[in-house]
Amino acid sequence: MSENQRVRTKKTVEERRQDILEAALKVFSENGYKGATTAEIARQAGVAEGTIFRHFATKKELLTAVLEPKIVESLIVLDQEKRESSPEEFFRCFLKNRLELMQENADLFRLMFAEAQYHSEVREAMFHGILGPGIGLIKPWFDKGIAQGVFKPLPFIPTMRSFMGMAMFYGVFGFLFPNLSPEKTVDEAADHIAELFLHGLVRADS
Amino acid sequence: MSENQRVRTKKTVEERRQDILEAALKVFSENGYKGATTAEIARQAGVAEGTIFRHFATKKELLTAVLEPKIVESLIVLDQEKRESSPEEFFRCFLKNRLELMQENADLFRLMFAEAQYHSEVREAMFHGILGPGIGLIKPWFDKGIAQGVFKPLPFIPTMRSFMGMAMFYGVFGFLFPNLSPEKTVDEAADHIAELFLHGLVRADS
DNA sequence: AAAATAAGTGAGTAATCACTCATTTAGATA
DNA sequence: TATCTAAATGAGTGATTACTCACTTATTTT
Repeated sequence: MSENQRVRTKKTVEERRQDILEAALKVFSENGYKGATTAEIARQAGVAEGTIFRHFATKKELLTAVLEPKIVESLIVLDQEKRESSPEEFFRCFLKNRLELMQENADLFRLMFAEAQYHSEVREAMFHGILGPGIGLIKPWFDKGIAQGVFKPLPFIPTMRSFMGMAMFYGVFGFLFPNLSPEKTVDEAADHIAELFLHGLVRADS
Repeated sequence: MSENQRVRTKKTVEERRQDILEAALKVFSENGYKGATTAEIARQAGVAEGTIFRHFATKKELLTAVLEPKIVESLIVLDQEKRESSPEEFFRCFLKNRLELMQENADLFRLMFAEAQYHSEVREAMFHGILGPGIGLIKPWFDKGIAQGVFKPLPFIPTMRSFMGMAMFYGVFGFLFPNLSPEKTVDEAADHIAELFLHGLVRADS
């Protein structure tokens, strides 16, 4: 009778919220938004199912709540690198920083890209939280490199799209085909991607 | 009483199968695998729900059936380009061909990448149907370029991963943020990606 | 200590969904 | 035309699920 007693630990509202968000990210990223059940999230968070709906009105609100904080957080780190002056050096720092962030939050990024296809809220969060600010940060660097004659005068958006593709796919590929992913460290990957993106596959002297 | 009469057109078994597969791809790619309902697929295919299960035992079998034919088809086109000799020229042809295929089957590729996260069957289909053969085709070209001294001796898998990232993301990005996608033609995009991948962003003479 | 407030609970609910099967229909065959 | 067969149908079913709400438990206030 007293078998299935939940031990009710005392936690602040904020701590409970975090427990739920943490569990939600795990369950969402393992099963997708539709494949995840609120019952399973509650189980993993160590709360009753009803508790979830005391903190988040709907399942969808829980999804956006999972994505938003990390999206915002992802911007803060950037400003520190602004001081670097050489366009090439700036890029290497920036790339390494981005890859680390994506490595640490691989679950979240995979979830974000999968669900962006189906939920306009997610697309808008990506646009306003990542793409927009990211462009604002990197466009001046790009223009400066062209003005200095260091970069080719390539169109900005397509170039950034290629860059994002390389960076994003690093994380996705590693998850989908771990046995095909030889690199041990993020640094190795960053060096390799930077070399390709800046100087290409073809040898300079050929 | 005779209001909701379905007009039963005479079709071969294969035609019905194709109708269902076509509708399934549409509904799956709009809502994701879990978000799609067999009722909606039946509606869009113009058949009764039960008919679906006469052609496919389960919903999941329908998913794999949607993905497989296109995966196989995607390989056939490749062999034709083998004749090209210059490594650079081969790459441009190959890339253009891949981008066209992805443009034509954008729904399918987006679905495939989203669902690969959650279904090992999809991952395996991707691996055996796309990645494996793709590697078998392009590895000799890559090695030859290095042997000729045209390419840098970069590691193969990470280089291909970057290439795939650029190519895949072209389609995904265009879907997620159409207003940010300036290119009108696949050719333009192919030229741009080829330039970046082969020669990089930095000017050769700088 | 009693009362009031806040947070948590989990059985219950209505809706949804993949899948079944007894029946109907269309076309081939005799 | 009558009979047979395979394909198609769609109402029905059991399982699942997001969400509710009457109630319990813990904390704060009086």
